Amino acid sequence: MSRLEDLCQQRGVKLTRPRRAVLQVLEESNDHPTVSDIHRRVTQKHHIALGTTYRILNRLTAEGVLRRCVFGDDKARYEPAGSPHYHLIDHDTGAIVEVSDDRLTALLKQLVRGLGYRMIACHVEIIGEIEDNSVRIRRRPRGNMVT
Amino acid sequence: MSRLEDLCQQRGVKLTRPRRAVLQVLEESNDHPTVSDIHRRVTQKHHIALGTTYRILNRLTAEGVLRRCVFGDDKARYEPAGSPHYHLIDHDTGAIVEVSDDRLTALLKQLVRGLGYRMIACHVEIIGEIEDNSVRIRRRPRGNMVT
DNA sequence: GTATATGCAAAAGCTTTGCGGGTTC
DNA sequence: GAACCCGCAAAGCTTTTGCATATAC
Repeated sequence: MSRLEDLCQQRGVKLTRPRRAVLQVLEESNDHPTVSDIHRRVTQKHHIALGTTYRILNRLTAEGVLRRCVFGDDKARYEPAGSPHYHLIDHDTGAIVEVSDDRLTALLKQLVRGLGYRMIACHVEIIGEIEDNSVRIRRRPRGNMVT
Repeated sequence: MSRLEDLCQQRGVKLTRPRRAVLQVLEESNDHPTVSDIHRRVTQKHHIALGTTYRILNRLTAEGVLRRCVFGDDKARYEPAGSPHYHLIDHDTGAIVEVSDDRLTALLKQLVRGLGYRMIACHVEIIGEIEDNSVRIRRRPRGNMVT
């Protein structure tokens, strides 16, 4: 039983075949797949309706098993829920680098506490380009970019 | 001539009537209106097609005159571009608090530099709830919430 | 056995786009 | 005057939903 399946059981989420399949895809993915990415990947081995995929992702996000993120292209993307981490997006390639930093987490918490709030969750998305003194090559046309 | 109109001229963006109207609405708004909010507000004084509103917002965002942000309800929202600042979202009311903090900005820059990148832009969205030892009252049903 | 999830297909947003006519600089 | 922008309406996507059937526990 995988970590995410475990989490589901703890939350009282029934483990059905389509749910297991979605979870497996997300556990095997290192990128941040969109709904149709996930649906496409699941469909390679199992049959699953697109609508069901949406319902599963919504449910599992609500239960805290998954995390939804939206980058510059406005499509929902998913990843397994876990410790706080942040996304650095390469402006030229669209690559997503995951960043963990305790100082940042601490600073964010301190900041909102100063405003009288307690932090429940946060999303940090940094758009950057490679710092390079030599000639810079554009690796991908601007249109497809995740900004 | 307003600040944003100035910016447009600098970028070579023609100042038409619909564009001026959209800019004025955004200059007068303290919240983060969605496209249809903006369209509705503009329409109170001028006629403007919804499609045109989308085109204008896309263009002005691409030119760096406006900034697009997407919160938990997955609708595009807009604000005038300006110095880096962050959004604290009240989990219970959906209220959006703007936060500016130089330490946070500095830390983010330092972080990405450590990874070999230069920061171009960033979006920070913190979801929080009021830190309150007395009984907490839920001020808004969960469904409409901006998370 | 019961509550809950799925499949299917339709519908409901939100956003983009093609085209002819109008406007800005 | 040339380039660019707008209104309109249609089309494209993504996401949600109703209903009958199937499944997990």
